Amino acid sequence: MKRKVLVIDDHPIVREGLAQMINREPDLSVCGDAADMQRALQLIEGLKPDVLIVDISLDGPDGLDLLKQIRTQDPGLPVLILSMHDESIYAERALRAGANGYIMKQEATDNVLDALRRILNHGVYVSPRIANKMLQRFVGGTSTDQKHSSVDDLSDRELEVLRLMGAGHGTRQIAEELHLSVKTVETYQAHLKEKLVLRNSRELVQYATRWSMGARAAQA
Amino acid sequence: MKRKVLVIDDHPIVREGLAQMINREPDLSVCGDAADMQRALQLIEGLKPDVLIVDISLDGPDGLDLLKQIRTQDPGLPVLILSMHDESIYAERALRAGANGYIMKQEATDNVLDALRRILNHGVYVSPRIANKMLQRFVGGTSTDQKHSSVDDLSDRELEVLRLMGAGHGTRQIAEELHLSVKTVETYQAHLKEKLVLRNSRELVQYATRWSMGARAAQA
DNA sequence: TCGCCGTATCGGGGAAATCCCGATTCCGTT
DNA sequence: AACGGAATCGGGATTTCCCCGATACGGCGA
Repeated sequence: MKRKVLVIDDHPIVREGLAQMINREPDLSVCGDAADMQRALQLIEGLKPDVLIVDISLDGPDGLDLLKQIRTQDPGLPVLILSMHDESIYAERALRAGANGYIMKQEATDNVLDALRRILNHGVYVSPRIANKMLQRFVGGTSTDQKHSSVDDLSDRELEVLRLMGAGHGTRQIAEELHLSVKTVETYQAHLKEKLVLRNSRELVQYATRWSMGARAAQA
Repeated sequence: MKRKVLVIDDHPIVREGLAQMINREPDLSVCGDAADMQRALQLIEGLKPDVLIVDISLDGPDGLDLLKQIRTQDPGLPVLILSMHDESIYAERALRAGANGYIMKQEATDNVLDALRRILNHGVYVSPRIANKMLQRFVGGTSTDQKHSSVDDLSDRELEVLRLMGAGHGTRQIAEELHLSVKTVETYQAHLKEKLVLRNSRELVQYATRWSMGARAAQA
């Protein structure tokens, strides 16, 4: 008995590719595909798939929106998020929003099948690199607190610096605005990078920018 | 006699999908695929394909670079550019750089085959929507060029640097990826700040982040 | 109570990036 | 032929980044 896979992606080429690949497998088969959220929700109702593959970069409403909607009306349905971005921010958000797996389009096709089977067996799939990052975050912390956002761990000063960075201010400027030494601001930036598991300051600016763009809501 | 197609895309899933689709056709067959520019150039030499499909959003140097390199050493080889997004900016640039066709991943798979055959017959393929846009620019001519985005004024290299900055890459990293001097990348960043009227590099990273988040419209 | 840990604040020093000054070459337009 | 823009790079001063610290304070558990 083949498990039914529903493919949701706004790129017909990718849909076709996934379909071909999945249908070649003995234990899987594509039961349908959709290019947008509305059609996706219809097909979930009608086709009762065993697992979903959702492109996070859907046109219009974000793939995460779809994910959340699915979670409210179909909490048990396993969902694999497919993304073209490397950025682990998305991975985190996806998993927090209830995804069972997160994979990038850069990864090998076999990994997709692997991920599918794993989450069909009630497991979780995350790309090794991203898994590493996320694990680093939880060493020492109890894994039981679910709704714990990384920004919650920031101290007041750190959050303030993050906010000013999100506003596009430079280090010297922030130091003046907060009446602090440049060195102090640097320390906070270092703490931010550590706590948010970012590699360089540019990624930190990115994070700050996204966060300041109404990401406060998206983090909940 | 099947025409040989070489697929260049850094997403294995997309490569697989295109291959399946093309090999199903009686008059076409995929003779190889590549995920990066170097391998692509090797395969062009070795396999002598009749036509290329190139993803414009390759890691590191983008598809336009590859296109330009191909054009210098193999001026007659037909190239179809494949893009993730609607960005008509890229379409124009691609055609100016010598592409024979430009198609989006949002388009139907049949259109890809249509485009392939058309450029194999020394024709040109552009998506209807983009063709419209480009034509309007000609007929409208002097009057309709009021809503040109500031990004339109950027040169190819500048846009490329902006893209990589939006991906969170540092200056040195970008220089290596594009095989350029750090100084050159700095020059482009300076040009970007000037053209986009930004004060410091942090604002530039912000801009790049927003822009890369599909916020091509959101240039507030 | 006493040590521990996190927070807030700063410094040194070297590596990297930024920021203004250039420069050359090439290529298309006028 | 002249001009300008694009692409490529350099020098040198300034700033930021980043990894090593440090000190002081305050809470919290042993």
